Amino acid sequence: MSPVSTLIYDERVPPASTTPRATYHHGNLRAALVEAATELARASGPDGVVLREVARRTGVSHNAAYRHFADRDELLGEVAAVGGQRLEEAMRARLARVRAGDAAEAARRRLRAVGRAYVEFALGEPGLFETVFSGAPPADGQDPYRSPADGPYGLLGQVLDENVAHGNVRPDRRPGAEVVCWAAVHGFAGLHLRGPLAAVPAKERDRALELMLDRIEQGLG
Amino acid sequence: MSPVSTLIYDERVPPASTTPRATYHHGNLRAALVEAATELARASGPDGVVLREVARRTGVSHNAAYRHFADRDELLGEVAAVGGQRLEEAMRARLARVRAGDAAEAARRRLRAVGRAYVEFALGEPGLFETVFSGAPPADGQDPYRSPADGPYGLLGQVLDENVAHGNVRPDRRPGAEVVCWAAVHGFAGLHLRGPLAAVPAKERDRALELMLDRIEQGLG
DNA sequence: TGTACATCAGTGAACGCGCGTTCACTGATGTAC
DNA sequence: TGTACATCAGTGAACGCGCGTTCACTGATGTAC
Repeated sequence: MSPVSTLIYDERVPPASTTPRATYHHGNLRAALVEAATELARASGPDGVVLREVARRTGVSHNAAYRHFADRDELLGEVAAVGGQRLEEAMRARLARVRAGDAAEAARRRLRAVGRAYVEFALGEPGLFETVFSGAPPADGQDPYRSPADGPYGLLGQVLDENVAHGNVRPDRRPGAEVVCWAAVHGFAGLHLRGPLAAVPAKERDRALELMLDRIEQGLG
Repeated sequence: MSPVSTLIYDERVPPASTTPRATYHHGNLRAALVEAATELARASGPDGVVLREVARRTGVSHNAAYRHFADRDELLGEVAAVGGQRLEEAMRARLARVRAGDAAEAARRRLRAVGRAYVEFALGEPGLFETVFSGAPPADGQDPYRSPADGPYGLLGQVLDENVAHGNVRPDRRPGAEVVCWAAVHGFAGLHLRGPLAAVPAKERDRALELMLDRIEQGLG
């Protein structure tokens, strides 16, 4: 899996807005716009992705974007796709850190790692996380529900399968298990992000997460 | 528990915007504004609560609202409070429909009823549901996390306690159980409301919900 | 009982804001002959 | 190798929009004397 940065930080893109472009043509405006928009989303969520500001930061007139995107929604969809990729990377990164060893135990830990990564990403990148789920239709088949093989959803499914294989998840409880896990971490993140649990101290929140992961394990096993 | 309608549809409030007010003074403008704002939230979510539109619908000049609310946020907070009340009502209504009988079985059913009511409310009143969780600070101690005795959160806690008492929930799994249940239904709702599972057919969605409630029960018991 | 007056609840005009999108344009690029 | 020309990628000005909020005001109400 190539890191998003390969896509975004294209070498043809000058260090946006620091120096004016030398040439009339930008070189890779589309990618530069998506990058600027992503930064805005990180800072202020989907509503922060303002076309004119994106153009300003990219050092380009405010309607140049219309050469590359039909409208603001299409750009936002692109940002959502980037967000989804980063979420997946975060999950894979955490998975990679799970020590091997007893296979069943490792599978168990991997399921927890996926859940923690999800919550961690949501709390660490709230703007991007919100943008991913802001209802903008996915730009290019990035719909996690429709891409079973990879993407966050597919990754979760794989880890669940592992856990069935190693006896951690009962086969009869496997159907629908994605939704169970996903809903739990998604709701946990939402409640602590903007919801009524936003004021809960981090330590207490982390403890609550571990308890929740315990219950999920027990509910599936 | 008095229904919200008592608060909102005050008899002193004329049938807003159909006929012009007879008197210069409105009579109960505050309540009328909250009502109009609630309708806008129902229709279009928190962003739909536009001060000038609220005033228009109430048949009053667009800045009359400033006699009753410091700013738009305060009005929005009021709407969120109404939403929280309606959510609680929805839960209580579903609880009331659970047949008595075997006490342990009834408690089990009551826990499921609470969860179903939550999801049902979220999917049935998406705009209001979103407004409740839109991050506007609760208007008057309506913060569900801070009101353990009643409110949706308190209600859930009571039902969980019942289930401990009847042996459906293991006492050592009681701590943090509110968050587990809440996160699950909250996330389930979010994923199916605006999230990537929005396109899932209702029938399949309902089946997934039942499966999730099964897993929660098994995780706690 | 009447009246002056403070207080409250509305009004109407205006300010300043920044947005998304469209239009007719111009500069740069690459390619066919 | 040079040149005409189509095509593409940007520009700058303008449109239309509606918002939240503030200002100085006026009409209505209730109360003290």
